[in-house]
Amino acid sequence: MEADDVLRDALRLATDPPGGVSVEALRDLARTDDADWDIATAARHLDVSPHTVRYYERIGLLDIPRDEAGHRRFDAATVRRLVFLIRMRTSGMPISDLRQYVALVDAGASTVPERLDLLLEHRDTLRAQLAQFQLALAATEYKIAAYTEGPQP
Amino acid sequence: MEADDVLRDALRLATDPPGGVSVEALRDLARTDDADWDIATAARHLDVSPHTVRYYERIGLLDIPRDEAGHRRFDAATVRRLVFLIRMRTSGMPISDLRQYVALVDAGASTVPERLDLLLEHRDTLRAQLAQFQLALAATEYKIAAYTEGPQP
DNA sequence: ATTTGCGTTCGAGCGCGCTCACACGCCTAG
DNA sequence: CTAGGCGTGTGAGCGCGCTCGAACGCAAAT
Repeated sequence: MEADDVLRDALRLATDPPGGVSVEALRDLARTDDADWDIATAARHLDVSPHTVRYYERIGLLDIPRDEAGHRRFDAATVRRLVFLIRMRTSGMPISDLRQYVALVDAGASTVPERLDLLLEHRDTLRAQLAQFQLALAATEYKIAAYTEGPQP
Repeated sequence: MEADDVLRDALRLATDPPGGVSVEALRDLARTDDADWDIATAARHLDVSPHTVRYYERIGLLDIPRDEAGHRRFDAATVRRLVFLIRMRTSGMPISDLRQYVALVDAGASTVPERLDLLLEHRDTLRAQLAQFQLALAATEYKIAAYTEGPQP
């Protein structure tokens, strides 16, 4: 196998995601599942700990409705907001930025331009990071290929 | 614009990286630039702080050759190893894993299978994270589109 | 009636990955 | 000769993002 082929191969593997991002998954962001979950269920579905959810509420990232007993209930809107927050966190947005964004949302419609700025900036960050990850994946694939194909150069 | 179109658009934008990962960039991993840098130069080129470089050496991630004065000199091989380390770190591999990998390398050729395992595992992690990032980017693009296109639904 | 289990708040603790401060050494320019 | 600038090692400090512990409340099951 030629060195160039190995490189191109690694690159291809790096660029094509294996699972693939489906439009369905995207639509999950827009669609409202009707949910009415307790914190354990919500946390399980969103793959975080209940601790984390409470923490997010504590630091003001979202308000979560309560039942008569004072227990948190997760309706569709709350779940959507939480998904957004977790997705942003997972993709490396610092909590300080999230607080800022949330504050803008709370401040009303007049802050839309500022929110847009934040989102555009984050988009650029994400793109850059995505490129970094693709490089890292390519490098990993390359090393794997080197280990499997030709132990001796 | 139809909602589906917005979704597909966001998805496309999310999946196509803007900068693009070039084969050239990849080749940087394989090619040996002949370098003989001091720590400041190396750190500048690799976009980390000298502190970080010293820290990586301190915790045993790599050995860096010294000149007569005891100052670190960064030759091509050292730079390549450092690039690898930084790339792995940037892509979220914990330092503990890097230490493990490095230990295996130091332990000689017999550890190749174990290294391969580590790499394969990291590849899977990277792919999963890549998918997460693409979702996050798609979500961000979607919100941006929502803010720019139709302020009122 | 009490145990089990899940929920609550609040403050404190922790692990990671740097990042810095300090005291010192070597080389070069003025 | 001395001052500036860059290097060195080492221990301590820090910011982030959880994560945990303790003390407590409520409700269903035994």
